[in-house]
Formats: sequence, C-alpha cells, structure tokens
Amino acid sequence: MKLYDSLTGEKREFVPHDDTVKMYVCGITPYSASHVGHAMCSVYFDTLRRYLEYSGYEVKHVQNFTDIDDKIIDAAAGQGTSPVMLVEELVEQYLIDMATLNVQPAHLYPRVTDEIPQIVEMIEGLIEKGFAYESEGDVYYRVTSFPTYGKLSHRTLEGMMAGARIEPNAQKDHAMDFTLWKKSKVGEPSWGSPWGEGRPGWHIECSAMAVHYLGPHLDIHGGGQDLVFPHHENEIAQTEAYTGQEPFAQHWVHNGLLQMDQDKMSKSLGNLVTVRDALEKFGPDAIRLFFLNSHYHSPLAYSEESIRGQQRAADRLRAALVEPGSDGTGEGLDPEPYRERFVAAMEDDLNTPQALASVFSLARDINRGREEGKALSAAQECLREITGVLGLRLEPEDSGSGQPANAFVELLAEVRQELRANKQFALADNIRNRLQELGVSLEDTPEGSKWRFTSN
RNA sequence: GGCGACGUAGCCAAGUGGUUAAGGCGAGGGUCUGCAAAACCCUUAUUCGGCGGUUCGAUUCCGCCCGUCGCCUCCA
Repeated sequence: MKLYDSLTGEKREFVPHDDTVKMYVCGITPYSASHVGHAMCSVYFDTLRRYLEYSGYEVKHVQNFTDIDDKIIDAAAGQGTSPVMLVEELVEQYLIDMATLNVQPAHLYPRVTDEIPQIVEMIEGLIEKGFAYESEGDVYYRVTSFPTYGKLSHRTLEGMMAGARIEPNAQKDHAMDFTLWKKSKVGEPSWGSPWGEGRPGWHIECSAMAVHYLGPHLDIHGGGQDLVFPHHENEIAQTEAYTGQEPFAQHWVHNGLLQMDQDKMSKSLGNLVTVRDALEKFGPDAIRLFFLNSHYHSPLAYSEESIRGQQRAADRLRAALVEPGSDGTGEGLDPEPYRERFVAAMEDDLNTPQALASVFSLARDINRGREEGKALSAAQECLREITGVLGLRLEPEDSGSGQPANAFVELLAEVRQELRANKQFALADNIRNRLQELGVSLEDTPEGSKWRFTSN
C-alpha cells in the first residue's frame, strides 16, 4: 500500500523491513480521563493495523503508557491519591474504553516505570558518544551534535530560536537542548542513576521502549500531529544517535487533530469530551464512522450532529446484514467489484472516506437485491468482511431478550397486533408511540411486528 | 516572526489537468404501509475561498491575496 511519511513529505510504497510489521504508536499520559481525540488516534491506527493484517501482514503493535510525569504527580496530589493508584485507575478505564470502541489491544503496553534500566542505558550510551552531557544532576541532549536535528518537523535550529519563547538556562549548552534525565525534588517518585536520584525526560522513554521491543528500525511510528515537534523530532535524534542506524522509522504517520469549536481538543485547554461520555451517547460504530468518514491526515471538528448522522448510516449497514427471510433464488450479487474498490481506496494511504463509499454502495445494492430476490449470502459476507476491516461491529440492535422488560414488551406487541387485526388503529398507534418514548421501537413488517430497544 | 496543513453542495467529506465533481447525513417527491417505520427509487454543487498566470483546456499546476487551523512550551 501507499503510505504518507511526514519525514519525506511524500506518499511511498509501504515495505516492511521483514515479515513482521513493527508499529509503535505513542500512547497516553494517564493523569485524567481520555478524550475523544485520543479515541480518534486509536481508531485510525487500529484501522491501519487491521488493514495491514487483512493484507496478510503480521503486525507487532507497541503502545506506551507514560506513567510518571509532572502532571500525574500534581493530579494525584490534588486528588489525595498516589501516582501509582491514579495511573492504575486511568489505564484500566482507557483499556475498557478502547475495547468498547473495538480497538484491538496493542501486543505490548510498556510503561516508563518498568523501563528505567533500558532508559538509563540509553542515556549512558548517548553521553559516551558525546550526544549528551550531565549538568547539576540533570542530563541534556546536545542538539548541535546531531546535524540533521529538525529533519522531521522541517525546521532549523535558527528557525526554532526565532520568535520562540525559550527561557535562557545556564545549565544548558544550547537553549534547544532537551532533558533526558531530570533530577527529582524531595518527595517525588525517583529512581537511582549514575547522575543521582531522578526520573527520565519524556522523549527518551519512547526511544528506549521502541528500541527495546522493536529494535532500531520501526516500520511505522505513529501519533498525533502535535507530537511531531518536539517529541518525535527528539526521538529521532536520540535513537539514531544511539543506534548509529537510520532511519529510525520507515514511515512517520501523524493523524490530524480533533478540533473542538475553534481549538483542538486537549486536556490542557479543558475543552474535552471524554471517550466514555461519547461512547455512552452514540455507541462505538457511529463514532468510528465519524472518524473514518474523514481522512486520518486531516483535522476533524467534533460534531454531535455529525455523529448522529453516522448512527443512521450505521443502521443502514445493519439493515443490509439482516438475513433475508426467504433465501434469494435469483442470480447472486457479485461482491468482487465492491471489494476491489474498497481495497484500492485503502491501498491509497488508508483513504477510509473513499473506502466507505464502496461499503455504502454494497449495502445499498444488497438492500435492493433483497427486494429483487437476489441471492445475497456472498455479498453479505463481503460486507461483513470489509466493515470488519474498519472495526465496525454492526451487531443487530439489542432485541432485549433475557431482560426483565422483555416479556412485557412482548405482551404489548401481541396485544397491539390484535388491535391492528381488528382495525383499532388509534389505540395501536398510541401503544407504538408510548413504547417509542420508553425506548422501544416497533416496526410492522410483512413477517409480523418487530421490536427492539433503541439506545437513543 | 518561522515551519506545516487546509478552504468542494444546508452540514460532514472524497476526488480529478478535459466527456456525468464519490459517499454519508439532512431536505423535497415517490414505491411499500391502515398510518408509520425500515428499505428502495428520483431530485438536491453549470460548480470546487478571491484575483492573476501557465495551458488548446484548471476546481486540480504556479504566484499573490483573504480566511481557518496546527506546531514552534505539556499534549493523541
């Protein structure tokens, strides 16, 4: 497939180093509930992974948790809990939310606090090679020692200095030098090191974990566009300096950010909707469709109106997957052209909006074919397959079986059928309306009256 | 100020140097239905931010302008 690479700025054929695709995606810093922007990133990379697997690749997906940092320490203190407890709770919440979104779990979720030896080793290596220096218990990366610093974000050191708000710091050789190891204050969580008690800087952890679990050559390194600088720029500087090999990643893949009104949605701006709230409100399929309807590379504005629209769209896909009452005996609907269009779109830098066009056109033709008595099992199987690549579940609406209300609804539906048979339509309609208000949707079909619980 | 992305119908959103500018939602009309709902059919951008340029021909390439956003500090 063709995949865009932020470093070279071009779409290139994706060719993994060896049989297993190595994919590292920057994960979250769990200091507060995850928001829809995190979900968007996860869904895009999940879809990329699903597509690669669909194409026959084996993928090893690693995603870190930054489980120690200033914000975690502050947030824990604010809530009267410990950083460890806070992280545990938020990580669990995150994993549950991702599972609900039908995001396949990463193969490994390394955490900074479990990787201190690897991090220290990498920092030592960088000092030895002259890329880093210790200063009053802190360790800094020397940006001037890495000639191509700025290649990912397409900046120069001069450009970064111009107009930037950088505080002079006597401890550093160059204002852009960044922290690898940070001396801890009294009472903060800390680890021993050759430079005294402290903890790792943010950028080094990803380098260390990526190299530790995936080696010096990643096929895909992903994350939000806001990580390009400084985080990923620094990762390249650290990793390539340490391993002496390049490129660190074949493809730097960055997703556009979720906008909230005029700004990006972010924890620091406080303008966020949590993943959990959105999931409860709209369900996973509609949310995935909302993301996938836009190209991963573009920014997207959060819009509840739009997600509602996707709920309706998901319903139409579900309708296409309902088995025909009586087997179609006519000629079959050949799904191959739809599958080909789907694959061609996905091959082109994961063009999910275009892939969806094929999905919807297959769904429409299945629904039409049903009315025309066509044999549909192959087409339905294909629809199931390609929507699966997009991570859509499209499970039938909950028919409520096994729930306590079930028998009562069943009874009301039966009574209503009697009324209809006796042309007592006013009363029958009244029952239908009242049930609708209570969250039970009733439809009269040639095969009888069907009902289901509606989530909204 | 520097770097980058973007501006397509009521809304969301693909795409292309040239015969019909995907798809979804919404809206209008129809088929079906006791009425609905669902599904299906039809309609819904002579036009792609503005102005120039290149070209036989540009929404698509180039330049300028206007507007929006991201990064340059933590951030998916």
